Amino acid sequence: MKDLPLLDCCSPLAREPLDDQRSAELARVFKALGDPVRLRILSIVAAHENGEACVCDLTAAFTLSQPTISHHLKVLKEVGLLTSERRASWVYYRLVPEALADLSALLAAPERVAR
Amino acid sequence: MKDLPLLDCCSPLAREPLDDQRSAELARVFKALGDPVRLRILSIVAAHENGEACVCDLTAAFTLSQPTISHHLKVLKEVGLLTSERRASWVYYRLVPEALADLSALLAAPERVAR
DNA sequence: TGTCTATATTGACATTGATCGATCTCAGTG
DNA sequence: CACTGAGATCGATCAATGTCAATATAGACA
Repeated sequence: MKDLPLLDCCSPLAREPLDDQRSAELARVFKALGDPVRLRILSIVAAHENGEACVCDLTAAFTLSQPTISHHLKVLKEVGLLTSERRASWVYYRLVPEALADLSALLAAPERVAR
Repeated sequence: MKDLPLLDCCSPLAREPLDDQRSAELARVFKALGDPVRLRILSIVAAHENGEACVCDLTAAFTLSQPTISHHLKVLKEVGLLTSERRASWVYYRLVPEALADLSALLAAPERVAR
């Protein structure tokens, strides 16, 4: 076993001082998550058969215009939360599990042992 | 032939369809996280001694004005990521671990078993 | 080639949001 | 009481963002 540094138990948020550059990168991703339509898009893609959904599936799930959905998909793709692949006439989107896992780990276990 | 609950293994994002109301609530929190200054504030609070920091600690860590820091703290508090307590002349902020844990769980384990 | 369908891009508009200086409130101290 | 310092609120400004209609692009098919 190791020498058990007490602070290493804590949230990554507490461990990494979050310098300017890293906080800017992370903020871009969280900002992409900070829209109800985009959250629902992620949810629909995640829940969809084979883990992927085409744009037509998504436009059908909202009352928003097709360009608006396309815009949101672009935002999610630009920050690395979604990937897309064109097959014939349709473009299929799917989650990037590592991206979500990274965010999850960052926010995980913020309870501290040393009081 | 639809007996095996393959989808139950997957991300909460995929399990819950994320209705309008829930996605709006979550979006508010993620939007609060979607700013580099606020992320650094959370990080500083988390890493600070006793898990709390006063506003003076935070203003000292940025080149931003005191009203701006106060504004960001208000945003983080309104979405439930921070709590505050006044002691004498100073106001101390600390994380709300459950709030972060909830978000972490939502984003966790999006890898699916069935391919 | 031309047409149809699916998706992306553009441009405009209204709204939101980050920031600051000025001001206000609150707590402690003469 | 007045004075001081910590922090919150207000009002204004400017940039960023969500949305749509119009248009462009790309593939399928006749």
